[in-house]
Amino acid sequence: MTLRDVAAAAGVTAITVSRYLRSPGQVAPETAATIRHALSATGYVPNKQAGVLASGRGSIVAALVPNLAHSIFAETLEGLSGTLESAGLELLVAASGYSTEREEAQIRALLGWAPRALVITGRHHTPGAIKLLREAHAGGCTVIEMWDHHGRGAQGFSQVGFNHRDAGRRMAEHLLQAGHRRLAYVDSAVVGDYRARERGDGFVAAAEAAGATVQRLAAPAGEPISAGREVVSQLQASAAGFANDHLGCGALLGAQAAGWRVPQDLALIGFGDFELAAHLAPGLTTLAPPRREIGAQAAAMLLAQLEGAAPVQRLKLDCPLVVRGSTQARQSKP
Amino acid sequence: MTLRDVAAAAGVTAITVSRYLRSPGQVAPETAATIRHALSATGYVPNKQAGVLASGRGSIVAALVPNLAHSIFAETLEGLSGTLESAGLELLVAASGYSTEREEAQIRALLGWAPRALVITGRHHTPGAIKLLREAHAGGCTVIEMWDHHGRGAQGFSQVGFNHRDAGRRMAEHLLQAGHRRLAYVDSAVVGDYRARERGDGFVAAAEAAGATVQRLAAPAGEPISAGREVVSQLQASAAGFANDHLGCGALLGAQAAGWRVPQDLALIGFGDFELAAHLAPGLTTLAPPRREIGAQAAAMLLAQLEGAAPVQRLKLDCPLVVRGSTQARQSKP
DNA sequence: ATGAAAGCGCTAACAT
DNA sequence: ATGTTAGCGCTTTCAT
Repeated sequence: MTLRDVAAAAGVTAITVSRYLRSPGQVAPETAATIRHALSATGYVPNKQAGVLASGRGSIVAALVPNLAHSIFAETLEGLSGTLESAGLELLVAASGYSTEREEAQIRALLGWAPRALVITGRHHTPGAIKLLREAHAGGCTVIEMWDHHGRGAQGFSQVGFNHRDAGRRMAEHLLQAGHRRLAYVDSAVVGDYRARERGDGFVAAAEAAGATVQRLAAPAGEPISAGREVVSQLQASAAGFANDHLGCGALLGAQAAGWRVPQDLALIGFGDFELAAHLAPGLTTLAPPRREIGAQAAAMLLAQLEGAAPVQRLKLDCPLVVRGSTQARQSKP
Repeated sequence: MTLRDVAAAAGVTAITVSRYLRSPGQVAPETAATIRHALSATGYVPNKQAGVLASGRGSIVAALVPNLAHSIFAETLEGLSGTLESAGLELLVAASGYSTEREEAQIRALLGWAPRALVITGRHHTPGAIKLLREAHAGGCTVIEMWDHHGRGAQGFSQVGFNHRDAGRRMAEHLLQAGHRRLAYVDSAVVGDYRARERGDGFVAAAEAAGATVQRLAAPAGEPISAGREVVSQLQASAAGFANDHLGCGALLGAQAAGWRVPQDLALIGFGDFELAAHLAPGLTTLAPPRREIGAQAAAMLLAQLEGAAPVQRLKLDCPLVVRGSTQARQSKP
């Protein structure tokens, strides 16, 4: 079924149907009615490849995240998707698995669809990827880095996110303010999660600046909640920060299983505000990144840029601290 | 940057470069080398719209899920994505929000990209959507319904999933086997989640068949864990099944807050095997749908059909029962 | 082993 | 208000 088939059925030529489809007001009311009939009679579905090729204007937005399954990025995608759909844009996705090499290959593949915008996670990419992104951007494709916000090291692309070093620093400061002097930070076992590493750097820097001791150690590989359980035995600190809430929750459960009181014997702070964190007893104190908002704001920025706004913008979002029982003993039982 | 630019740089014509790209063996080794240079010098990115239009063979697979954020569908997408990527296919996604009307509009939009396959959630669609799916299928687009498996009511499309009525029945039977005679089922507040409703039907039917009483009630609207907490007060049963684990976990917490012993005063069984369910104390007994496997198997089926396998296949997957403390008192503390 | 011609389905720019 | 012509960037024949 092509435009010409519909046109033939309506007794007009293809261009008239094409016009009707894009701006119905431009065809005579009578013709429009005939076309409407022909349209539904044939069950015509416009071929978008042809449309894009002819017009040069596509409707695809490509999004590249480390993974799809995790709520952190899934909610970001949902934020993106919701805003994009109302603007008639469509979402092509790929998951890099935290590998910048795969990311480069995927950028190349996605760019082949001539997307209106490319939304990518983080600011660290291979040189090849950066070259591709630059060329795409120069060619009019909006490029947005999300989940990060960083002056130095940015490649001149738009950003929507927050600073992870700051976030780590705030994790440590929360523990320091509670009087802890012996801290620990447990890194993610995920290779390539540089944002978790930056939070660790911030955490350690803040602890050292305050004259506290800091033990930094890597989580065992494997399922992160179990990893958190296991890592507890290595902790030589009165308070610990974790690369993410799964590790933190695991550690909380592990500490309790070992008979420690939380937060008296060990205070814990995670990152991510995962669902589990709120429902343990005590709850896990954490930083709550604006997962959905990152996606929604990236979409909003992208739409603004498509309408002519400045092609490079940087939006810093809040990543609020959520205090729960794992760091505050006085939080009484409800 | 087009093929002709690359060709010009290499001193050949476009078609030679095109051939090199698709089957490097068909061009002379010397020419190939020149082309390779030209390729990297120009940073050429092939335009896929043009390729698809000319060849009639695309590489897009479209996936339609109720939502992206929930782990249930996010993991399914990840299963799809992983298998597709290794076959060079790309994933276009849309979220219907459990609305079959939106679904129809999205099917229409997705079909415009002439996808190789359309993977859709569930077997209930609007008449218009079914017409579109039929036509697409007739036109060579693989259509797979996932997350469901049902002889009657199926529209002749491939399926990868399990039967939700059966699942509900097994939830009730687990409670019945523990000796409960007064059961309850709490429905999802999500309008359009017919699978949850079918599980409820199966649950109620099994309970009645066994001569037990069944109270069926709807969860309050709003955030599902809170809804589960609230619904506890309305329960007049010794054991309850829930449309999903969020409701079940909420109810477990609500029951404990009200001073009830679980499972002695109230036994609970959920559905979904959400992360939270395993980490409450006691854990929530639940049915564990093969979330990732549904995606992976849908992708495998799809690839097989693209290679000539039968165009309609139905694959029934297991949805195992995971027994935890919310239905079994004897489960001792580790 | 390489090239020339034609066309995929649509839309821009000009007619009329 | 509608039609004509040309061409988007690539791949398919069919030559050479």
